[in-house]
Parts: sequence; C-alpha cells; structure tokens
Amino acid sequence: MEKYYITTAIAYASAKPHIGNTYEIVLADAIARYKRLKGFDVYFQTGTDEHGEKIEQKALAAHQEPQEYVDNVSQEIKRIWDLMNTSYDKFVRTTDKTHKEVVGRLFEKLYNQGDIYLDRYEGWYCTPCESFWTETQLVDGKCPDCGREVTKRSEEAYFFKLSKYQDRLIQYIEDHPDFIQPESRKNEMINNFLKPGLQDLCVSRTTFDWGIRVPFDDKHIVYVWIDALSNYITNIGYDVDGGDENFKKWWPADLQLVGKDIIRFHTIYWPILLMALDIPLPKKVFGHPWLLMNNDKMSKSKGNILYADELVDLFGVDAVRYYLLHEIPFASDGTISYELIMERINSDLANVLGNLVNRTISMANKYFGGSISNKKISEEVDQPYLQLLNSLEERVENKMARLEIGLALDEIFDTLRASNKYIDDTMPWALAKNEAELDRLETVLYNLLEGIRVCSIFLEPYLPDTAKEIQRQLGLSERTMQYVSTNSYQVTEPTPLFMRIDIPKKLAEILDNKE
RNA sequence: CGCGGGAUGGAGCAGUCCGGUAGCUCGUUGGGCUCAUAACCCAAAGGUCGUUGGUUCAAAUCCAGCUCCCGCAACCA
Repeated sequence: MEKYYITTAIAYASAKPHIGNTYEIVLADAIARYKRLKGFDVYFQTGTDEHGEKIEQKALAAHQEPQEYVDNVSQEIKRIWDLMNTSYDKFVRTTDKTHKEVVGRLFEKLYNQGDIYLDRYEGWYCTPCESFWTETQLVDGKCPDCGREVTKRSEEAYFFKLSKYQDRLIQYIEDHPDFIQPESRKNEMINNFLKPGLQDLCVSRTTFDWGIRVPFDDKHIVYVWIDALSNYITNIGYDVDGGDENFKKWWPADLQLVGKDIIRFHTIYWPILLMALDIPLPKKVFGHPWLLMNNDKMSKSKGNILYADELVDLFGVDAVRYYLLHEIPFASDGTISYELIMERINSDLANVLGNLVNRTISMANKYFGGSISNKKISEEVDQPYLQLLNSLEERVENKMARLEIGLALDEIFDTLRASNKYIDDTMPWALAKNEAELDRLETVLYNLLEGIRVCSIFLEPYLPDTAKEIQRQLGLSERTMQYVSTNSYQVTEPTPLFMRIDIPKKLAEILDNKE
C-alpha cells in the first residue's frame, strides 16, 4: 500500500484559534480522508507549537506557569480540531519530552558539523516591550507595538548557515516545479529571498526562558525555527542517528499544508535544515490562502473574528466544513460571513443534496415499499446519466490531484444536480400511474439510488457525517465507487439532511445573541 | 522603474498557454411539474470581458502603454 504523510503547521498555542486558523486542519482532513478512500496508507499529523516569548508573556499575564498555560490552550485547540471531526492520526506538542530531546541533539549535531556558529545578533530593541525589531519592521523608526523609541542593541546568538545551502535549494526548487504550491509563492521565494542571497538565520535567544535549552550552552534557548519546524520529523521517529523504521517508512512528507504567511519558513528554512541533516525534502508544500471576514483580515482589534465552535453550534459541523472546503479558492483568499454560509447551506446542502435524497427515498417508499432492485428497463435518457456517475471518480481525482478541493466538490454537486434533472426527465410520478411502467419506474429509482450512493461515497472526505447518514438512509452495504447494476436497496424512512434556513430571521437571532 | 498575482453581467468564479458564436454557481423575473425540505426542472433579463493604442479577416484571448486592487520584500508562527 502506498503511504501518504500529510501535515498541517502546528498551531501556536498563544490563543484560541479562529475559523481562519481552523480552515487548515479541515483542508488537511479532507485530503487525508480522500487519500484513505483511494486506498493510501495515510499518516496525518497536526499539533501545537508551545514555546516562545509571546507565550511566556501571556502566561505571566494570566498568572499561570507557561506549562499550565499551554496545556490549556493546546487542549482547547485539540477540542476544536475534534469538533471539526478531523481525523488526524497524531496531535503533537513541542513540549513533549521526546521532541525536546531530539531538538537538543539535532541542534548540537548541526553545531558540531559547523552549520551553526556563535555570533552576535544586532537589531533595534524596544526596552519596555523587551522585543527586537528589524529595520523594516519599525514604524517611523519607532517600535511597531508601542510606538516608543528603540535603541540599537546586540546580543550573543547562534546562527544557522542558510547561505551555504542556498544554491542547492534553488536547484532543488527548479528541478521540482511542484515543490512549492501555488506557483506564485514559489516566485516570491525565489525572487525575494533566494536570488538576492540568504542571510544566516538566528536560531537561539537569550531574552526569554520558555523553550528548549541549547544542550551545550545554558544561556541559550533554541529559537522557534528549529524547535517548531522539526516537529514534522521528531514525532515520527527521527533522531540524529538517522531515525527508526517508522521514520524511514513515513518520511519524506507527501504534503505539508501551511498558511501563506509562513510559506517562507517552510520553503526556505525548513528545506535547508533538512539538507543540513542530510535527509530528503518534503514532496510538496502548499501555502493555502486565507479566509477573510467581509473582505477584511480577521483580527481581535477589528472585532471581526468568527470561531469554529460558534459556527458549528449555529449550522452544524458538515455545513461549516462544506463552506470552508467549497468557498476558498486554491490560490486566492476566500470570504466568510453568516449570510454567505447560510446561502450555501440553503442552495447546495438543503436544496440540491438534501432534497434529492429526500425525494428519491420518498418515492422508493411510496411506490415500492422501500425495496428497489434493478429491473433493467433502460431508455436513452439513462445513458448520459450513468456515464456521469462512472466518470465521477476520475473527475474528482483530477481536481484533488491539483489540490483544487472546491472544484472537486463541484464535480460531486454537478452530479447531484444532474440527478435532480434526471428525475424531471423521467417523471417517476407519471410512470407510477401506469401499471405497465412499474419496471421502468423501478429502474429509474434504482439508477437514482445508485447515483446518490456513488455521490455519498465521494462526499465522505468532505462531509463525513452526512455521507454516513445518506448511506444509512439508503440501507447501504455496497462500497464501490462506480455504478453497479446488481445492487438491491431496502431504504429507510427519509429524514431531512439539512433544513433550509430563513436567512433574515436567523441573522436577526444571531445579532440579538451577540448583544 | 524591487518581485509576483489579479481586474469578465448584482455576487463569486471559469475561459486567456493553442485567437473565431462569452460559460458555471448564486441572486432576480416568468413558466412547468407535484415525488420532495415553497424544494426540483425549463426559460428570460442582465456583461462595449479595467483603460488606451497596435497586430489580425477576426482579440476576453497576442503585443505595448496606463489606471486600480492584492500578496511578498527575512528573524513576525
């Protein structure tokens, strides 16, 4: 069985994730479930990044120990991942003992082989904020956080020799055109960073304590780059001796999903780190777009944050999953709002999908007591419909191979729409009035049940609960992805999958509850 | 002249590589049907394809200039 190792970036455990942060895990989950459906041996890893100065400060402000603080936040993040019904195989934490030990050894190895060296880090320092800033981060020469004066200051720090590997990385990226997706991100990385030449990366800090200590130099804490990025290998059995069987099985990752804001770390720092450790690079890194709230970036200060748990309360898990997976394009930012979610629920989930299942099962019950088999009384109108069903697997695969999740869903919904049209074309209620047409009627209903069955199987990665519920209502045991002419059905009573929402009314309720 | 992406009916997108009746989903309007969740099916209205100029028998599509929007521009997870 072919293996497939997929990762999300680990979430920074400083605060509760909003719906935009939640998008990544849902996207990864859909891909992981899809690969499992296609027969891959999938390993799906996510987790939390729990070290660093910001967390140390947040914990202090909350009058908690950092460990206590990240335990809570990490648990909250995991709760939301679970709420979204994501099927990760492992939830990693950078505070795990093994991870910390391997990071320490890894850092030491890089130091011993000369890829890490001690130097001084220079930058603009804001004393009240206790933060370093680069020249370009300053706003009018002042601290971007508090707007106060900054002073030039330097501190001792370890540096990682990025420059040593930059030519190799450029070569690798050129030889592997699919390595960085979407392509526009690749261009940004090459033009903005690689071509001008890389500066060595500062990989340790002495200004805070909450992190992994450099084993041979107590004053220093391993900075985020090496600590967080290495999670992808430390948690599957890597160690400086080359790693165990598990590591050899899963590495290199097949797909690493990251937000577009951290694509640089994953397509420059991370590959170079791997090169220095002499292990292969991941096959693909995808910098996914963001979710905008009414065309604006979500942020606390703007007060326009939506949270996954709130949305799930209002609309249900699969509706939220559907919205995220369908509405966010491959390469450009998507928009989210209550109205847009409800419009999708009504038109796609309730009308196209829910109503189709409902009307078909109702007819099967009404005309045949729920028991349907293929009477094979075919007419010309059947052929294009059955062909559509049999081409679904390939059509979905074509989109999924390019990570065009929304378009893959469109292929399924196009098939559902065609099913609704097939009903109107064949007019089962008219056939039912004529005793001589009963076998034809049963054939039509059979074809429809097959269509719904095939669609439900392809919906599994995106709407797992709904797919299961459809299959339950169909009384399904068959699991093939194609139309088969030999199944038989004993359907149950139909229950609506998604109720239509009265949008103005619901919107008013939501706003009332916010006040 | 920093690098890159984009501008297509009310909204969101496809089509641009390989020029030739501008397509899809939603929304609006009219009709049909009654199995179904006022759902479903059909039809219509609505676009000088950002702008100017060029190439061509013919340009959303190729070329050049311009305008506007967005991403990136390094120690920020």
